[in-house]
Amino acid sequence: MTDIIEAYLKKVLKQQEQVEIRRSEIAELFDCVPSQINYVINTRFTIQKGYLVESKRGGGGYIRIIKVQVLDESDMLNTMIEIIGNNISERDAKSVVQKLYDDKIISKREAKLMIVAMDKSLYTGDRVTDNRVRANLLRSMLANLRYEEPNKRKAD
Amino acid sequence: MTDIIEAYLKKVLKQQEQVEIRRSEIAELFDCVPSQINYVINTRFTIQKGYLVESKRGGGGYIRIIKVQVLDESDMLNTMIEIIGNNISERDAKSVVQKLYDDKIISKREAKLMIVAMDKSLYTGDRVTDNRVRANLLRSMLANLRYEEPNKRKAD
DNA sequence: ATTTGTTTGACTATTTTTGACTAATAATAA
DNA sequence: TTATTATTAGTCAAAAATAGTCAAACAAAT
Repeated sequence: MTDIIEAYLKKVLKQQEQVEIRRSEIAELFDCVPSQINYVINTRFTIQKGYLVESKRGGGGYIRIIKVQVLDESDMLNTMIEIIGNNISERDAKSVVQKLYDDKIISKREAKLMIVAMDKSLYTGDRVTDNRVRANLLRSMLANLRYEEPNKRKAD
Repeated sequence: MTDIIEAYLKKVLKQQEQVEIRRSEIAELFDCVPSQINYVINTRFTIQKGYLVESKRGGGGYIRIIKVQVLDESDMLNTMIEIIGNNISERDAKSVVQKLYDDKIISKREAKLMIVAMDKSLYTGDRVTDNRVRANLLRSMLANLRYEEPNKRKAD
């Protein structure tokens, strides 16, 4: 169900840079409880994946999903480094890497290298420590890409 | 039983490069316990045999088996993985990466990514822990370079 | 007899679904 | 204007729906 709603919203977002919905309407359309929509948004339209969400309650309320657009590569990397901050979960970290790949800032091989390095099983086992170390690693890797000479190996 | 399930999955994989199953369904189909499926996968669809396995739990969960191509440099990478073992210093780790670059197994960008990830300053500060985590990271990254996924068409 | 491989099931981990309760805003009444 | 009510959306935790782990029991091979 989550996947279906996600696909529906992404399809709309392919043609428009933002989409505005009424939560109860979408819930009715897909025959699910309204809070399911929140779940979809919280797990699939995060800032790490490149989306911003605004909403308003009360009469005429809405939920608006906006595709964030960044100007260039260096801008994108800086933005991502900020988003990462001092801690990041495995899931969010993988979303960040996936986003960089989708936007052709890194190659598939680079993406895979980075994604395996985000895996929880490699760290200490203490969640707080791990999230901090993971953020350190990811920020360093992204910062490194920023100062790189023009990409010779074309992103596939 | 293991052989039968293995044969079934391999037959499907002969026609498709990947197969996605629901664990409980396959268990029911062959009238065995669900964890039998894990046994089959763990013993017959390992990365050494050229298979990659992904899965998701929860509603709409699945197990996906993907046939991958093992690359020529696989043997060398395996040797290096063994040498790394459970602990490695920053200096030795960087030498390993440098060797991969010299041998043209990784690109310059990949090398730089990996080298920054080996840096002591990113870890916990406890030398023993750090050497272990670093070894985990490096081994995982090398393991990932051993194979290549087939090009899969993206459904839109 | 010993070792190696397989089957089973209890327990754990993860992700999604659901619904009761809460919060915010708009519309309306006083 | 202010208070009240209606109309949204948000939060959170429990329940449900998956898959994973591990070790004991069992079977097969040496």
